[in-house]
Amino acid sequence: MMVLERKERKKRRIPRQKRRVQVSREKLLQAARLVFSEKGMDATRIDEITERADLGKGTFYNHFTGKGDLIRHLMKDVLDELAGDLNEHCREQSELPQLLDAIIMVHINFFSKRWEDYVLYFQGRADLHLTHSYSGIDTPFIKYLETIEELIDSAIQSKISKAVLRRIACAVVGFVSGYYSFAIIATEGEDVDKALGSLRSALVAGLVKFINEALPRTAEENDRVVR
Amino acid sequence: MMVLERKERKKRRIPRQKRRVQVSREKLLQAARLVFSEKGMDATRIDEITERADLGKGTFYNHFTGKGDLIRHLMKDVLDELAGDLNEHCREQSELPQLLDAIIMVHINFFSKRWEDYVLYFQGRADLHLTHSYSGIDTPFIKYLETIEELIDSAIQSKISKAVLRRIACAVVGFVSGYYSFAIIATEGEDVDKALGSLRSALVAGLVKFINEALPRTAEENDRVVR
DNA sequence: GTCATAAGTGACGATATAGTCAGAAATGAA
DNA sequence: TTCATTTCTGACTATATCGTCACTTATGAC
Repeated sequence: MMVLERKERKKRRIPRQKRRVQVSREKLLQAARLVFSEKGMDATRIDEITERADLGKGTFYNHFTGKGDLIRHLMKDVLDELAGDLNEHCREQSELPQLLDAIIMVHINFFSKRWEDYVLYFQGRADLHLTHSYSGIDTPFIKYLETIEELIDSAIQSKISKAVLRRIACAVVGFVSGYYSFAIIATEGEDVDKALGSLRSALVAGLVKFINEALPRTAEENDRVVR
Repeated sequence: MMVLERKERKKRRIPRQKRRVQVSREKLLQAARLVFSEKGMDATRIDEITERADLGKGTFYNHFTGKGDLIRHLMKDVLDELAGDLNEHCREQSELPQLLDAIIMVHINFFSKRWEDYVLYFQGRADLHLTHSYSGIDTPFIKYLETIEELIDSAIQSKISKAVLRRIACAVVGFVSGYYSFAIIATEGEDVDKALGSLRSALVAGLVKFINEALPRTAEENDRVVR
């Protein structure tokens, strides 16, 4: 009896109703992504999102408490997924230059087919500068930064302070996003990889140089810190 | 008589009325700068600007046709002044590394005491990614880019295509703004210059490497392109 | 001082957007 | 099928913001 009931539950683990809710939610998030990338988060109105999602306005409030709530979820989703990709593809790189190159490549691959998410990411970064912004945006950004910090920390042998590590991670992120935003503007439709090959290696070289100089170390440690 | 009249005009070249208009206009622009840096351009309402400027709402429309108009003027002012600083302080640098370092320093010096303008600049860059943004924002950005292009063009001896030059300028701007945004986030109140010394040189090194590789040149030209 | 002109003002009507809620539609259990 | 429960809906109200305009104030010519 008990076993039978469990089997029943497993058979159709996700009932239609639950699925419907999920579908609506996804529609809303996806629609918001699109509209945000066209008009910006602030200028977007709720109606535009629900209309694009082909749902009634009330549905929006069934899923989110307001625009800020949706933005928080969206930002968290994007940054968590990006952090996931970073963990997946960069863990194996123990050499700093290769690691940095891998980090850059993950960003490029992640955003190259997801323009909306890139715009969201960039706008989120811009909003971090404001004193009155959407609350809660910073949390997923910090988590994302910490992911990069962990990767870099494990690639360098020397013990390093939290503050310096944060500084390095910010440099990486700042450069990568600046670099990527350039790539977007400069190369319209052309093959991004080719145009950016030398820039990527230049970026890695600059970052390695920076990290080496940022590391607190004595003379005799110099040769075993970074290759 | 004619001479006298001219003298009269010169004596009080700017009549009080004109000055009053200028003062109001400046008040509005300054207030907008402040509010924009707190809430972002989109989220800011006209009343907030006029209230901050301590002026009536109608005055705003005496000076600007709407928020977009004001934003255009603001963006143009900031970028023109930045371009002016670039021209003033970087003209004499004929060596590429020194030139790039000078360009970076101009940005740092320009923004370090003008937080509002930095936020504006960053938001403007973010808005360039949107399909429906404030119209006319791109023009001053292009002019600013062209200023950097001219500087770099005169520092490298080889003839270079407009497209490659634009790409290089975008790289410089992207890196510098990414770099600066990192600096802002990472160093709170600390002396920015010290913390960023090595990063600056790393950035210059990376950019020089990138530019060298981006230059179309034959083997025999290699040694006279960039020192 | 007087007056014509320019600039500033803020209450007001028009418009737009947010958030709600009573009813419609879908779902799933019996 | 029936019906209780969940989700969706979009018309509606309340609120917020815009842009205007009749009026006030400041300016400068005479």
